[in-house]
Amino acid sequence: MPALPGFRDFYPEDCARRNYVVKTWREVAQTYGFVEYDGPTLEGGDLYRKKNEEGAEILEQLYSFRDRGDREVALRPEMTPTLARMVAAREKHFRKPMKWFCVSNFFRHERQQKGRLREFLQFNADILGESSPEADAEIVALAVDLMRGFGFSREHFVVRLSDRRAWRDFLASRGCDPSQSQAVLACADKIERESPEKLDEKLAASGLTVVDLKNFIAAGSPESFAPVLAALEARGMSDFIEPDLSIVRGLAYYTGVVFEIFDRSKNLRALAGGGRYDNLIKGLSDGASDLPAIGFGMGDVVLGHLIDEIPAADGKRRSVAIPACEVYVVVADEAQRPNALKIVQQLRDQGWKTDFSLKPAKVGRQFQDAEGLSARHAVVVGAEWPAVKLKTLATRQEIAIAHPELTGHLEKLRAGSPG
RNA sequence: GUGGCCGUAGCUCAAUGGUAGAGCUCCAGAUUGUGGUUCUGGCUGUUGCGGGUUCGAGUCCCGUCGGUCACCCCA
Repeated sequence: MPALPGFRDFYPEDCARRNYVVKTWREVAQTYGFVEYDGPTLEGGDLYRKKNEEGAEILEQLYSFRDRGDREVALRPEMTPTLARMVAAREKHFRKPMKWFCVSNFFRHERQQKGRLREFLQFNADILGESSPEADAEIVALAVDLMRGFGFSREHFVVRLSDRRAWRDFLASRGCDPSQSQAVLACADKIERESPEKLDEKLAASGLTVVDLKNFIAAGSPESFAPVLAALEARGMSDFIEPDLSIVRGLAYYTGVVFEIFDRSKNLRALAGGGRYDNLIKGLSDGASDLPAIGFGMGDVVLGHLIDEIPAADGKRRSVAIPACEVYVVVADEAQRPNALKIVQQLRDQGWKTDFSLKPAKVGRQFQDAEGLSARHAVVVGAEWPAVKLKTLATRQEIAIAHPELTGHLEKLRAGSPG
């Protein structure tokens, strides 16, 4: 009986991978001064209805049901509504700008495919209460440094940076009705994938053509996000950034800078995406709170695929793997098992990852177990008690010492060995 | 919701229409205190399920379920 479609079992190896990703997200976000928050997995269904009444798609992909109190509830498909709710409730308690991040699981009921599951982990970071380009740059820089934190470099990924204001100004200059702007942006988003004829059809009401859009994208029109680029350049991140107006993102609520991160080989879908949404908090909180905001999300699924693909990233993940066992205590003489247990407990008290055989076993077998656990050291407790043997498995070097000296010797070995 | 591909042991996969196999993993051993190698033995199957064709179906046909990839969509 397998897990439900789009849901994952996390065997120890999978858990280790997940923990590595989460740990990296946290550590990098904290170097930027972001603080962690979280909300409930289950929310009231109206929280998501409020935001996107016309878009029926989100409601179809919502895991929603009635709970035992006949309350309409839903598993969170994203973090922003929860964030808006939390911020609106206590906005006055926090000094601005607020730099918040979270690592949470999300649920979307859709057909699974590569890089898309029904439950996934996502890192979200937002800066609230600051509308300057510096804030935009800070968010983009965090995204870049997250990727670098996983061992990716400029040949592996690129941040494609755009700005909704550039589009808004362009549309206004062409006398395009604001009601058409969403449709035009949707076409811009599809400009690589759909036929020009079809796109021209969709663009008819706006008075624009595919050629118009392509010319605008080609021109670049970087004025509106030039300050962001300057701030990123000052951080030495220019190599990671590619201005690209064809990035518009599907969401209607973005108001300024928008960006997505792609792998250079373009084998995968976007690794991260986000943008500025200065009106959303106000809308979601019914006016209770009005804060400019910019944020982005990075999911664990596509990221995991890219780590698998890129040796530098995969190697980094391996290099920080946490061993399951550092010291394996061999019970060479069952009569000494109580003393062996004493040693085991002593080692554990001092923080050594320590394991041993739970049942009588031949010494050879116990060493095999130690190998299987990738233990660094073995301690042989046998007839020579109160002396024990300390063996370093990789070098096969073994010394006999009195057991009270054991932990001291181990500390010396730990200090002397890398990693 | 639409379409392509794939369903055989725990995993990766074989098997001209003719007795369902291999490798890996796992478990247990190889003259009583030292290793991931080696050797020996062992476990696991309604070949996704249901029909049909045939003397005979893992194999061919139909249906169905599941998986996967892509489209749609992407909060």
